Amino acid sequence: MQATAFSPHDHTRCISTAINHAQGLCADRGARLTPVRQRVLELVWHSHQPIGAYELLASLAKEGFNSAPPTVYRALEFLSEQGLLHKLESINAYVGCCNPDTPHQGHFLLCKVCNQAQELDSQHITLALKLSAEQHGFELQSHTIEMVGTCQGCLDKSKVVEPKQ
Amino acid sequence: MQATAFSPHDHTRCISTAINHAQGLCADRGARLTPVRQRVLELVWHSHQPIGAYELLASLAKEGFNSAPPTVYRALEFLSEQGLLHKLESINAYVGCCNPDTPHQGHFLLCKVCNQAQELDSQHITLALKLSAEQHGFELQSHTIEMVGTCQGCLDKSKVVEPKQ
DNA sequence: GCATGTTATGTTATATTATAACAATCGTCA
DNA sequence: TGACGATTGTTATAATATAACATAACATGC
Repeated sequence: MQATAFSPHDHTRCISTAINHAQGLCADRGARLTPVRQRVLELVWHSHQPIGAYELLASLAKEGFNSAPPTVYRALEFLSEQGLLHKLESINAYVGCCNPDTPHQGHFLLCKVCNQAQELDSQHITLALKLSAEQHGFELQSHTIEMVGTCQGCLDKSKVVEPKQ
Repeated sequence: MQATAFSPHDHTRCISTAINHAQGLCADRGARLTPVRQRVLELVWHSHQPIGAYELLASLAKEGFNSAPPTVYRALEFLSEQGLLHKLESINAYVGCCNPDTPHQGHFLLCKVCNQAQELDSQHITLALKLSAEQHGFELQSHTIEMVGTCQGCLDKSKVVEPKQ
């Protein structure tokens, strides 16, 4: 998995790739990526900052979509089932999945400075979780792994500024 | 850290140990473990099942404590600051901390059958998180690690029952 | 085509979780 | 004792999420 969220990149490509990917994947699966579902996915991909359900709802409302909570929660549920996005439990917000082909739950880095999230798929973490579960005879079914801190870009910026103070 | 939640044990000892521990620790720190704070901690320790804020509130109300939401959220905030409990973000519920002496965020096993939580402090997981963060130049400050599945006790029970079917 | 079942959406209401804001009280210690 | 900070009381509301039922769109066999 590429780590792009915290580095400069052409984000329009992130969006178009994600949407194309989603369209192909839903077509293959016979899942219906309806207008509201696709629009929610686009809005989630608007940036690498996880977005809340009610913020999505406000955007949908501005664009003339139906704007009662179930609309957005249903879309989020569908997209989540299709592996097209993830929920970040510690902040109740949603972020696009970079790698929706295979079902998985990611590991996330959340920068509290720029509020962006980067999904990882660390084999080290996966293995460590597996080992811990096994040690306790625990049958692991799902997990939530969210790491909060400061990303390299924001660290670099703060280092540049400090000497001036 | 002992793993007791998923094994038969004398839970009254868990409670009394936790409360004694909390009292000593708060005394040492000059923090005030007031009646409502201690009662909330006792209620959280009532079992190894994480408990929600409003469930705590209902119990407090029955016992004649003030029962507006800020009461319980303030107590939870205090207890959390003192490291006496943890919040499980994926289920919005709170569970007592077995090891409140040193500030930490635990790693949790949540059994979806018996709804109990066991805190771990796995060095494997800690190291894997650290490595992943470092690889991305990310300065890690906090984390949420929650593993959901079925505990050994519940697995054993289901195995005993299956042959009868 | 069209009846029929299934999936998706609309709509209203409400549940659940959490915090803001300000007043009153309690503890402590100079 | 009085003044300050910490704690609690109180009211209101914010933020997040779901229940329940009605309607509409779609797919499929006939």
